[in-house]
Amino acid sequence: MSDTDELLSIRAAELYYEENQTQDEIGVILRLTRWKVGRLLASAKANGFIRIEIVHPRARRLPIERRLRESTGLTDAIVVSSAGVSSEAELQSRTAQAAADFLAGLRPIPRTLGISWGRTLHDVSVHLKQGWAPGVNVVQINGGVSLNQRTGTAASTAVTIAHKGDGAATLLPSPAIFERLETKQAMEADRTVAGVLALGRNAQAYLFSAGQADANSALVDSGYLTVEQIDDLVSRGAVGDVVGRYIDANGRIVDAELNERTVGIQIDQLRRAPLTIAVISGNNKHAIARAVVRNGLCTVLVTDEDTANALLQEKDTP
Amino acid sequence: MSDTDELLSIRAAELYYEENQTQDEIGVILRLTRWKVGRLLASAKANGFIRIEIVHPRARRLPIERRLRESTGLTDAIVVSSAGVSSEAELQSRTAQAAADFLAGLRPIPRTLGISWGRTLHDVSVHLKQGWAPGVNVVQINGGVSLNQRTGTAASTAVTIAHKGDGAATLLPSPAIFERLETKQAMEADRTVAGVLALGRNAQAYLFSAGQADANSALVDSGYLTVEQIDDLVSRGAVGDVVGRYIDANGRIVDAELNERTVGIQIDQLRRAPLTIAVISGNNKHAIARAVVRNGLCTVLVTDEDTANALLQEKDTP
DNA sequence: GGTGTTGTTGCTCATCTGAGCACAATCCGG
DNA sequence: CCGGATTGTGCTCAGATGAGCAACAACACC
Repeated sequence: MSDTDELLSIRAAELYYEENQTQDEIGVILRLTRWKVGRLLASAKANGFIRIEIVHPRARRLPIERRLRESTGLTDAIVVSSAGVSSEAELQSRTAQAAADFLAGLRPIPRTLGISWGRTLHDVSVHLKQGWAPGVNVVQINGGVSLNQRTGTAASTAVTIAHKGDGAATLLPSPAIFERLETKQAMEADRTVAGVLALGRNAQAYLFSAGQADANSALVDSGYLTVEQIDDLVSRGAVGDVVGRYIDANGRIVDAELNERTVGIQIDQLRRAPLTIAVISGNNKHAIARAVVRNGLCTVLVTDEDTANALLQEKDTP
Repeated sequence: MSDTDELLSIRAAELYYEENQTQDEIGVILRLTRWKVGRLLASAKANGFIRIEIVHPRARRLPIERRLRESTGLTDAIVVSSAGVSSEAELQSRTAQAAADFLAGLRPIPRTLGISWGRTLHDVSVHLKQGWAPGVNVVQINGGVSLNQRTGTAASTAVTIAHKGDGAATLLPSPAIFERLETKQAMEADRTVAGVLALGRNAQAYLFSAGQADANSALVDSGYLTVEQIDDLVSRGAVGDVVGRYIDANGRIVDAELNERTVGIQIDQLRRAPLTIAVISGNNKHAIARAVVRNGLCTVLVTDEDTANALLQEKDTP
């Protein structure tokens, strides 16, 4: 397109989008036919000079969702817009809200929902609306936080999600990671615990988040791992954890021994499930999101625009 | 509007603006009539959820221009968009370009154009296109910079503007400010100088910029004033200078004695002229822009979006 | 319960707009 | 200089959209 046409297209766009003139009126002003004006406007759009943004906490980015679905094997992707967000916390809240919306819109309503725990899932539970899934059974799929001050967070997440669905929560009364393998095996042998684990393995849907492998991990906060252990895992390729288990970029368990001492559903069981919803948001979670999506650990991803774009970008550069 | 309608309007907007669906199709998806969808989209716009931006160096903000014209006595206002600018320099370049465009579009073409000098006007001269005003006479209206390294800038601005209009430049061969009043008066008595000044007083149009009163002023750079003198002027209410003369927020000369020693057109003559174009852009020039506009020192203002908004804001809060 | 008021809904109709097409202008190799 | 290819232009026509209106529901007030 010629240089003067480009300028004209900008003038036309100003009149069209900012002054709400019709293409006819613009034609009179710029001494063009209305068809020419239409073409100029189309070219302004095509050249990316017109940027349309939906600024709202509940706004999603459908084109990005579609591209994500197409370029990965995801059956569904929910991408919240980051337009107008001022803090990371706000973005995570938006993502949690979107996850809650998605859950509430699930048809058929899952009878049994397996969930992990963490700040993200707690947020989701808060944003869920009352009566979202009549009679749902919520079951914890990995060992809970209970060593120090955050006692009860994991339980409260499960209970809240269940209550808001007028259903029941089944808690997994176990630490996340045992120090000794024998203790863990003894625990798993317990009838009650075994029952909960079996229930978790047979859930119809799973909802979980993931953590980046760094010193701020919830597993460190809760005292199950030390910062040094995390550093060691990172040096061996770990990018983050899913249901308490650390994986590398290829979705493989980083430390088999540690994995053995971890209570809860196995990564492979997650991989085989027909409906697994991952909620991962935040600028520091791009790597773990990538590992989860690339390796089929979830069938549905709920995330933010920036994380989604990061996922798409690396797809484009093989 | 109800809460659920707000959410629906966002869903509709996503489908309409991001997925290019028709209102009809959206109606099918959201189980609404197409009229309802139209109304939802209208309400999304009305609520400001839809933000349309024209991202282009030459983009202007017509609604802001209109509001400026209405709320001030300006006959015209040119406001360049700051969408997508990364640096102050880029914004000033855009503004200069817009000023050049405005000049080139002036009808009737002014026979005599009085101009001041400075970085801004130099930029304007660079952006002007060849042959913008066949036969224009450009005349300097205030004393030029010539004390140190920047020698020639003022002259080159005038000459460039004249040459690109296939016309002639008349330079004012005088310092901006004299140390002694007597010297200035002697200079003005000179036939040549008096002729140039008279030509300047009778120009059909004026083009000038303005400087904020601070240590970076071009008058300090050029050695006419010291930082201490500026500080003194500021303490007496000066907000900036126009054609070398310092004015306060009410458009009044701050230092009558200094003003007497300044060579060039008087503020009042500018005020009385039928066409005076001020080019003022930059975050630090809001105060001087306000003084110029509020006190009728220009009939046309070329500025950037942020400055324009600053002007409008204070109008709203009486 | 009657009734005026306010806000919503579905609709008609006029207008606006984009796709597709025929024709004109321009470019380019012979 | 000419014929063909390519690009740009104006138009028809059908589909998309917004303004305005009548019907209707919701609600407060008498």
